Amino acid sequence: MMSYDELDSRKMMILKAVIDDYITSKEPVGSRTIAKKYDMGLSSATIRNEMADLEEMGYLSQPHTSAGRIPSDKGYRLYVDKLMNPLVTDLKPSEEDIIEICGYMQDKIHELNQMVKAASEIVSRLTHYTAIGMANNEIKHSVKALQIIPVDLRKVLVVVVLDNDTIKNQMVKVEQTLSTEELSRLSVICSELLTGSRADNISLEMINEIVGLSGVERERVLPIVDGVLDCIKQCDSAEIYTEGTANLLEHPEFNDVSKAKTLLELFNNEAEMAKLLQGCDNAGAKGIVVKIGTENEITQVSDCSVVTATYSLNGVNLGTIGVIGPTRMDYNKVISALEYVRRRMLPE
Amino acid sequence: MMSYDELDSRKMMILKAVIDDYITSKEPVGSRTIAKKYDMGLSSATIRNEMADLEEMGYLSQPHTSAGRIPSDKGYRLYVDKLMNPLVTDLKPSEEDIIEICGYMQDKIHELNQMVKAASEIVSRLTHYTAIGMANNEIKHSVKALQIIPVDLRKVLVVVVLDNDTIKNQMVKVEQTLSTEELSRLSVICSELLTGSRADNISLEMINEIVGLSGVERERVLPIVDGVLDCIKQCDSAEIYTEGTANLLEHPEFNDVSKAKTLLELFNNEAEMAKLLQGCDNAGAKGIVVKIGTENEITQVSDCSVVTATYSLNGVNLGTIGVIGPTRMDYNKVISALEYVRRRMLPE
DNA sequence: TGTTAGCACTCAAGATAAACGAGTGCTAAC
DNA sequence: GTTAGCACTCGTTTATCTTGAGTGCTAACA
Repeated sequence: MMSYDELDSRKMMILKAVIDDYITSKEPVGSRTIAKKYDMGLSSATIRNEMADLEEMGYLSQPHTSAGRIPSDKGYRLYVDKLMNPLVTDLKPSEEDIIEICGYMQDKIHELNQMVKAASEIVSRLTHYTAIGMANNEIKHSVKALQIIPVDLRKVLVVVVLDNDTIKNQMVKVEQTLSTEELSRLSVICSELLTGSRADNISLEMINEIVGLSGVERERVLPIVDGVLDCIKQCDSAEIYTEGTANLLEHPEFNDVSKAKTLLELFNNEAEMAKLLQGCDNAGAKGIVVKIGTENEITQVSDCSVVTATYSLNGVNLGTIGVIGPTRMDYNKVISALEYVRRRMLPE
Repeated sequence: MMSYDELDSRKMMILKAVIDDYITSKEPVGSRTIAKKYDMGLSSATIRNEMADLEEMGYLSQPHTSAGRIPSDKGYRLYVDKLMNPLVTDLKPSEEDIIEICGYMQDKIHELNQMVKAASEIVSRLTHYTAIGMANNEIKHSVKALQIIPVDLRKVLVVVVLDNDTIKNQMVKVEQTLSTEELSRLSVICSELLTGSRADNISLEMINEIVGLSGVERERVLPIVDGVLDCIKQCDSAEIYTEGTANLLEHPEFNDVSKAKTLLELFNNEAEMAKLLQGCDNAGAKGIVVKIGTENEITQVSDCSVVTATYSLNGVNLGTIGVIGPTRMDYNKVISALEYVRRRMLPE
């Protein structure tokens, strides 16, 4: 953790004013603006000197000689860590939003993925940025329920529920059909032997045991057992929900079409998106991590900030929701929204 | 069906040349260009006269006085119906595409939704436009398999497979737990009574019968039975896959950010997207429908064309895949791609 | 009568230049 | 240490000019 002792309180105050102003005005901010708008009993010249200092120290930068200052990543970092206004905890979503949210909140949503998707959508609405949701898959979850269902002569369906309430299913094509009795026996056997196991935890012996207990010829059960294992393994590839992609285009920093395109493509790349969220596991005090600009490992977002919140219940990590926007984002609003969702979605 | 007798073959030839050229060059095309590039033994002046006629008849228009001509919706219509080159049936996807496609085509994909999603992605890659896929939900499908699975003390999972191989599942919260035996009996009863039914086809009597046969107190089974019905009903709300949204920004007609935003928002609106695909049910000879510009009912796409293909197997409508792009799209390429996917995905 | 060469005309797009103004750094006075 | 004042910078805006692709029209031609 770096210290900011090099800055006296006046410099801090000025830096905060500059960033606050830039976040709302979207324009480089000059000394005179600060002097006028924020009554700190200083002339523009004084502020000018301070701003020159701040630039030299790397907290601000100038797009060109005769322009105002804009914050650097370092500046934002200090802002987020120390300067930002206290969170607005009474964030008031619009009427329409409330209706929408209530719709989702009906207790129909027991399934984690659904909940994550709904939460992401809410966050994106509240913030007007793009939100990404991912149910936790870092901790390997174990099987809570498992069933094999006959569908038709050539197909069976494997359904697995994990202990974090995600559901996976997989259709398996079978060459040689099994009788209903054989199948239901197999289902019970699999369920008994595999419940509690994790994907990385299933040994060859277990498989052999299942095949043996099933009382069916090896070549007839094996495809199905394979399907079951596939289905369990599949659970490691989390689904990712990206909501509010259109919001990107609201912000002037993405008026450049090629920039917007790069990001849109990133949004459609699940693997990269997962990386983006996973870089943020060592969550801070509140489980919220802010990555500013080049602090992100993915180069496409080096002029974006990513704010992620990790949600857990009873010590179990449920998932992560992230917000992605320009470095000039309203950090306060974003963090408030993520906190709002935490309060709203998770029982105390 | 309107007739185009008003056009002699020379006008047709010129119209075709103009549209062909415009589709590739993206620029309004002038008489001189046509005279030079397409050797039709006519001077630019003659072509100029013909183009003036074509404009008067509404097949072409001019962005401004001293510019070349661009096709109108009416022009595109005639082009698609009569003038367009025969399909390129030997469409050769790139090496990378082939690998990708083979990956999808592994016989893992038995589930319809997955297949539709994969097909949409392929189409979007082949065409560089945005593709939309939707498994058919217009014909109500009937239940092919159904099972109720205990998950934990307070939750059961309902899984339904329809006769078009879509899978739906729904988690149901129960207040008063049922024993495993009760649950499996209920599962069998539901399965026996509901298999073959459609969502709009389930009567109150059937529900009462299920409750009666279950041998469990009404208030304990009813939530679960409700969950089952919900799950079946849910099948009517088809999932829609939109692939290649980023491709939008490749085309100069969407350089205008606000236009792009409008479309991106549309893409995230499942209800509207479904409407877009459903307007195209009275499929033509090959099951492919082209809607040009204002022919679409949705105003946001009045400067786009939508090409949809309906796929069926053994007379059963499986689903629809659509491509959306500027009216100046490469209709030939798009239709070829949709046909390609038909050949590739559907066994003969 | 249909085709073509020629020419004046139009108009978007690009280039050039001037005026503007927001903002700076520096200096000197307070 | 603070501030008023001033010269300077440089992106933005506005106006003006030039260019060139393309047209419509007319008159001559086959």
